[in-house]
Amino acid sequence: MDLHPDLAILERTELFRDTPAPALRAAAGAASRRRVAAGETVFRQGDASAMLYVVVVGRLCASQTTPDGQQVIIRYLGPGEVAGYAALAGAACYPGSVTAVDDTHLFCWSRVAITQIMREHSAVAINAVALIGARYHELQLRLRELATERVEQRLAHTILRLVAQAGRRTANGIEIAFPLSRQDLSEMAGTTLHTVSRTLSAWEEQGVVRSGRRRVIVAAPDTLAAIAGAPG
Amino acid sequence: MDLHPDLAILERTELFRDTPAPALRAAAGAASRRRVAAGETVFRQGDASAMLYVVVVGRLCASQTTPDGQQVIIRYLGPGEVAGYAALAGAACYPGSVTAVDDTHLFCWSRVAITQIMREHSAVAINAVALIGARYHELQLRLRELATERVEQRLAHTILRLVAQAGRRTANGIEIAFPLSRQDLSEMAGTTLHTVSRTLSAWEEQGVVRSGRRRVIVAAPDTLAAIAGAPG
DNA sequence: CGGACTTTTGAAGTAATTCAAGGGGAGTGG
DNA sequence: CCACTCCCCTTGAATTACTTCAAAAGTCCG
Repeated sequence: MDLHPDLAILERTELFRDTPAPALRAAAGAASRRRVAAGETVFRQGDASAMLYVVVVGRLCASQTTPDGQQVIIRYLGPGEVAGYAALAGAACYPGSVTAVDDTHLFCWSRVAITQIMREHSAVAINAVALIGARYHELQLRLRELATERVEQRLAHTILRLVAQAGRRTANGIEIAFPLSRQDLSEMAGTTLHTVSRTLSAWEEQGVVRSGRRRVIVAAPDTLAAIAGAPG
Repeated sequence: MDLHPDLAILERTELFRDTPAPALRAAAGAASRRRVAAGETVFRQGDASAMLYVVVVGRLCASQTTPDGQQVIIRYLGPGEVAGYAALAGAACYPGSVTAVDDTHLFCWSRVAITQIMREHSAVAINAVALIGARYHELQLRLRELATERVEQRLAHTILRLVAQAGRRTANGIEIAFPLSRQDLSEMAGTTLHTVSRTLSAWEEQGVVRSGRRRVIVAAPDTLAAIAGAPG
């Protein structure tokens, strides 16, 4: 049906889905491409927010660094998701850094181009509202978890979210489909790598998870959900 | 200049500022009004997100409640700010509750009406993106604080934010211009009212703040900023 | 097989919560 | 106007969940 394969990709992204054909064509026409190898940086916290990115294949990690060098992982981004929303929202600088955790293929637009597309195609702007709204909601949830829950519960929630987002069925359970260290988990759950290691060890003993060097496999998602839900 | 006083109000709100006249007129035409007395609820967590609100005068508090009844305060909302962004973003239910902390006067639109306005006036949709983007950024910052800082620093940051948002100059310093209990502060900073009370007592001794029953006055904003910034 | 990175685990330390009790202000009703 | 009541705030003491410090053991890669 589609003459241009880019259109088929775009219409599956969170920013351009259910958008009329002219909007898709405008987006495809203005898009550039970029490849980023695993470990490389897409942009850095504080850089001028010149570009908006959409993941085509691969996976990115959005993080924030404190003045004294501590990191917090905001989110992982998979295919179809937007990175650099600051360029959408009109912020001057990126509030965090984005790096690739796998080799990644991106579409990108200049801030001017994407603003123009939103102005001319309100469906895209409305998708942008929905998308940032969903992220906002997610962050509210995490804020609540961080403010009210114990480390074990937070870690369970964190892993369950990763499973929902990037889980892959295997013989032993559901594997999180990208490399993920104890340190990474601690930076998502707001704790230390030591506590994560201890907790995973305990869970491993109970048969809830299997894990190794930068790998996590959830053997019993229900038990994990129970841990996440229970006050104790 | 303006024949209709509503237009003058709308063009100062974060959602409609810098928007062309037809968009303002459409918004004014579709708006309803609502008054809420201090302590009353605008909407509840889980309600269908039928309406979008903009504060005209007064102040609201957006909070979230955990299944076991603990509350977290997400944000206070002053004149010009939007409540119920779920209706903008297309979420089915409100993710949190909103109540009035002062007698408050609101404009409101049905979800259908505001969606229609965004569709026909992309400037409004673009403002919505900017507005939710700014909130998202703010939440990222709080997440980072909660994950990396000590209670005293978090509380200092919390109070400084409130001062920036609703500070009123007085003889003794800058007063937060709405009733704010220790419990409220604890629900914002992710701690207990006991710890907040102890911390404020200590600060009072150092002359950094003056405080009383649901009142907080910051006498030395610079010292507070130093506490917020310093690791110790 | 060397070397860097990741993970594990023990022990000590501590920030903050929880438990507990009392005090004070503001508003209300007699 | 005074007393009663309801909140809200304060402060001590005990407890604990988690961090910090420290060292060692795996694991992957060239």
